Amino acid sequence: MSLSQGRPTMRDVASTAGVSLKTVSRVVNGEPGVRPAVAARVQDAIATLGFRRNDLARSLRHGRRSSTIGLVIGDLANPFYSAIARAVEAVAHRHQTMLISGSSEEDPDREREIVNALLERRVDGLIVVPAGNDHRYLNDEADNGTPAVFVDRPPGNLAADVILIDNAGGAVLAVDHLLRQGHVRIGVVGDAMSLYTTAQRIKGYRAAMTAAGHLVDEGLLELGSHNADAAEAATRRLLERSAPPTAIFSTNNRNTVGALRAVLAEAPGTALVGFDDFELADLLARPVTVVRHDPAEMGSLAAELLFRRIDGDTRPPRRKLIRTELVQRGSGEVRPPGERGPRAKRT
Amino acid sequence: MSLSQGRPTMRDVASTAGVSLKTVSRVVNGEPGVRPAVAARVQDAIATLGFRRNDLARSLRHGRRSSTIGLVIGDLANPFYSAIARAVEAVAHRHQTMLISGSSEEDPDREREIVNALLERRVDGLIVVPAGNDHRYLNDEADNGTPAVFVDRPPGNLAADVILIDNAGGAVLAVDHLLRQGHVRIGVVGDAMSLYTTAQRIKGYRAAMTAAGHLVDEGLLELGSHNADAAEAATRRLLERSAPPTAIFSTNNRNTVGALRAVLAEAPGTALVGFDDFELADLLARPVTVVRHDPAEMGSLAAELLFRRIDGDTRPPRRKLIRTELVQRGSGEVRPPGERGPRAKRT
DNA sequence: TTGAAAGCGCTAACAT
DNA sequence: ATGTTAGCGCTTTCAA
Repeated sequence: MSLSQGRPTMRDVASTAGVSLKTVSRVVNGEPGVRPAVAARVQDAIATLGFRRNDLARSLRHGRRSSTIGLVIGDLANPFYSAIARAVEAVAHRHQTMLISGSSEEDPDREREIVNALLERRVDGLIVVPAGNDHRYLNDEADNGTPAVFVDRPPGNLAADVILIDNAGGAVLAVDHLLRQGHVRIGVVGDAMSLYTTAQRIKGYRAAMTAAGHLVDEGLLELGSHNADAAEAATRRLLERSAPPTAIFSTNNRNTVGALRAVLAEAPGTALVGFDDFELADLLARPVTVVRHDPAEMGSLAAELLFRRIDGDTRPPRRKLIRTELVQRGSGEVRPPGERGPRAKRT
Repeated sequence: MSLSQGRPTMRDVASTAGVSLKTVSRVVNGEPGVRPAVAARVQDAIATLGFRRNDLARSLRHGRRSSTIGLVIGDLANPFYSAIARAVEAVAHRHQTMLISGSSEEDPDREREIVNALLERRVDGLIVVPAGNDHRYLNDEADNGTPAVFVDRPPGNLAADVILIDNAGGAVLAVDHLLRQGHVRIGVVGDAMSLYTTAQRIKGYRAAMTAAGHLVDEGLLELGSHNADAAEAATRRLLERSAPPTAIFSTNNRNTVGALRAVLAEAPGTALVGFDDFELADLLARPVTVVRHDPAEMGSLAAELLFRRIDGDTRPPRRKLIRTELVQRGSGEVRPPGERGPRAKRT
């Protein structure tokens, strides 16, 4: 009874147990029609050989379904993304599916490279936080049965499911709050306008200012900061103006951290409201008022939607909005210099 | 020329281009020996059909190497773990390998379930932050060519590579620092002793106390807190004692956050040093002195070691230690009440 | 209840 | 330079 080298296969188990290949397959997959005595012999052989079914071969033969899904995000170590990843993974686990993930580092080429690798590995579906803005290449895939759901930013040139934050609405929440404290010169610190989320949040800022009857001073917009250090420098530039802003709206968590450092160092009286909540925001030297939303909810919704597509749902693409709320912690509840008494009424 | 249904295969490309299967394979894999004209025809067919090589079939035939590795960690959303995951992913990417990850939620059964799924998917190797304490079942796997590297905690009953933090040494750093400020009643807030890292850090605490000539007051050890809320309650219990500690050593990041909340609320004069650094620790109301180490370094080292094993390195298992350092931010540089002047000298 | 044969999509080994 | 054949480890189909 010569067994093959290396890792044992069903054939090895079969010859060890003295049964046919198919009987082993039946036992391994819990199919009925095997006498208990025979099944026991097979189980013994499996145990002694240390056999483990090869899932690659299984899904090759069995066709559709590798029981894996792919996730493409910016950076697995960023809390915003890792919250999404964790939520996706939890849903996948419930569907007996494993998660393969890759960090695009916000690079469109890298994104496509990862998507390709995932598709070659025949994932059952994709969840993508897009870095690029052209996803036509995924059209064929949808036809071939590999659905994709987009998160945080919409796909380019492709009709697909997408989960978005209510970016403009959240920004209005923040700016309205500052306006109600009596602020008018409200500076903005944020990432590049080329990012969908930045653009939407700036849109909300403009809408709120305009609705309150204020002209937007373009000099108060300091955009393009990808990290906290750049945001800190940008905020300092704002605070060094001859007529500095009395309040600052930072458009994401990195920018909020940078803005906070600059404000604490340069002009502690400046009000600050940030988009995105983050851990320990309440324990900071200046507890930070933020526009909160739930990244985990985005991940869960995206994954649930994806599995519905995998299970054959062919209804038109859906767009879901994650709602936002204002969390007051102190940094946003600061009046402009010279104002006293109760909150100013808007006219 | 009837093409098969669904996703196009090499066979489909071959018949579309009017060449043989093998020629397509040559073009797809960039093998030499195909005339440019023919290659171009094949490329055209690939483009029009939207063909994508099936990596499952490829690695099935080609034997060894699925170009995936598996990662089992406690919780993908915990910054400590996500830093590891990111570092592992970066190294994997350099080796043209994708990362499949699963969260064990610190549950040994779940850990084993995930490891099984990964092994059935024929990952080339495993990186495990173990929740369980018996890994004999991985012995067969090592024989079958699937190496495993353990991170943060050693494997149970298995000789394998492992990357550990210098837990005891880091704890000594923290406690010595507090002793030098003149503290003697140093309380400890931490997770369960059943966790390897907690046990090692407590060992360091005891060693430092003993070396300084102090008896350890067992009543000052409040262990078993898995999260910040439990740690906060535990710290309050310490601070409510008739002779409360004048300093606290918290044995991980969750416990540090809880301890900080309790200290700020109950006894702001209490010194605090925590194990594990965390983001914004310097911007807190009370900037926290910590024992810092580099989780990303653990991930990188583990991944590099794993790929060496995958590439056939059969030297004896290695154990690597990640070094720690003390970062002074203020919370640990507080004298006990009643002491004045320069730092007390130890005798 | 059990088994033999065919084949999933690809690559290795050998023709031509 | 190109094609044919066999077979990776499994499941499906059909037969005994």
